Amino acid sequence: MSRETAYRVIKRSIREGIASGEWPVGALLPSEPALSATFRVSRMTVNRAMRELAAERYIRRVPGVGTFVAEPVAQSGLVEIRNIADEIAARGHVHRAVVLRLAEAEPPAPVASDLGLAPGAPAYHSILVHEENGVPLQVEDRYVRPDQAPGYLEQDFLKATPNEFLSRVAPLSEAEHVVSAINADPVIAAHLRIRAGEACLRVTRRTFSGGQPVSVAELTYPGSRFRLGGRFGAHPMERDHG
Amino acid sequence: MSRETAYRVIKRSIREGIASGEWPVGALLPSEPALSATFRVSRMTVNRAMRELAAERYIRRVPGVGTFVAEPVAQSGLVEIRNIADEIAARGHVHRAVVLRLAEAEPPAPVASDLGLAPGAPAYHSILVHEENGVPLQVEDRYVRPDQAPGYLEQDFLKATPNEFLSRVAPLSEAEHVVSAINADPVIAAHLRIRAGEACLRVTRRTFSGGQPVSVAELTYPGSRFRLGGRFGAHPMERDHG
DNA sequence: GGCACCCAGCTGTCTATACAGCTACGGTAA
DNA sequence: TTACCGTAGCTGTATAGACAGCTGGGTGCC
Repeated sequence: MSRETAYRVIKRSIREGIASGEWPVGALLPSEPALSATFRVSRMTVNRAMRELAAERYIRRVPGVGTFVAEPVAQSGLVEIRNIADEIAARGHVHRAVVLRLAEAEPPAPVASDLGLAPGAPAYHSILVHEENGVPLQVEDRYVRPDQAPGYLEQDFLKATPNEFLSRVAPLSEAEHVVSAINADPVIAAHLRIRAGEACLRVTRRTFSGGQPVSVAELTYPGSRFRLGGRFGAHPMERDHG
Repeated sequence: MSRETAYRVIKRSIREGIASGEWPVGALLPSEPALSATFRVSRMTVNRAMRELAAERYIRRVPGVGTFVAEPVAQSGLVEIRNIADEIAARGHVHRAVVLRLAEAEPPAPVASDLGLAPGAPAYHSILVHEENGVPLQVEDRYVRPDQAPGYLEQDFLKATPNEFLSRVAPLSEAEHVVSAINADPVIAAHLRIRAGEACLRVTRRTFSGGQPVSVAELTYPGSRFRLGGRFGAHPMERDHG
């Protein structure tokens, strides 16, 4: 029997008070000194509880003013997208990449726009197929800003994935993802060795380094062999400890 | 000029030590008392820094043993999954739900297992189609633990979505998502008014309240009309305070 | 050698206190 | 009436000290 710790009791109590409607959205919650007296604990303990609730977006704190019930965003959730090599390595399998294309090319207009390039300006273009134990798992179609990653065309992507190279020369500061489902066209189907029309998961990833766009990648996975998973607490500060 | 606070200095220092390779993955970091002496601050201050770094997954802490550099997840990214009503409202469109089924039913074995129910135990089952401006956008097939949401069968889901009801009676503490791509079977196709075989995005969401499973939902979107998007910076724990 | 036990060291939590920066409010002076 | 300013109350941060639970290694006994 592990006794429930004081700061957790306070957190739960506040969450319940919000859920029950005792404190509606926007309501002013009791101050730290007040809660400290109510729960007979030190203010530091109350502070930890409230700080974590704020990080979890249950409440909003304003220095010099007070603590308020936040707009609920509870029902949103997250999915983690890992890079393909890690994904495969995590399963203890062998990763291999086949380079289908590696050249300078003029990106399609929307991609040029996403990269912040003028229409008609050249970019680096690569297409790879990533295999897990010899089975194709991802087609990676990527455009890269030349100024952000000189030497991209000289890389040996059998040794280090484009991801790894890019994260070395232009460390990732931010990433943007769009996930959609598409029916495989004949080309994708051939690369993934599936039937044309089979459902595929497509992740469009745009990465930034220091606020500058670096690359736009279209990652296509066979729906029959791949799923994106993620487990995320609403309580990022409580999720591990073991 | 706001001076940088001590715990932030420690956090940054540890992160830099990891990034520079001074402490490779798996390395044992200095203990709290050691860091406390190094930085000339109290152990509580070190503890806060380390606790937050652990929440941000830079390090892994093992009570009674020590603190270790965690596996890097730098190239991973996140996609946010919002609830359907918010999603549609955010676009300024009209949301409407059609209830296809609402009854007690015995869940399939994997679902029963996910819900922590004994095989053969009954659960509440609902199937809804969510429409955006009259166009079907999501089929929601959900099983709910009866003990966590009494009254589920009496709800009017035209007024409040199952999501909203559940978040009221069993506030969400954690969610687990798996995203995959499937070809629409004839039933799904009919509900979404698309052709059978068309690629669909499927999100399987399991929600928890206070560590207890509450519901398992299978959300199916037409690939041609829906994409999941998200933009996330690298340092989730430092994003608020304002 | 093998086993039980003890202890040093680590993280997790809590306390009582302190000071800084900020905001809102109210009183005072022009 | 208006402009100003002081103050009370709030959050944010930091400290030194304390105790608990846990783990791993070493010691000593059988």
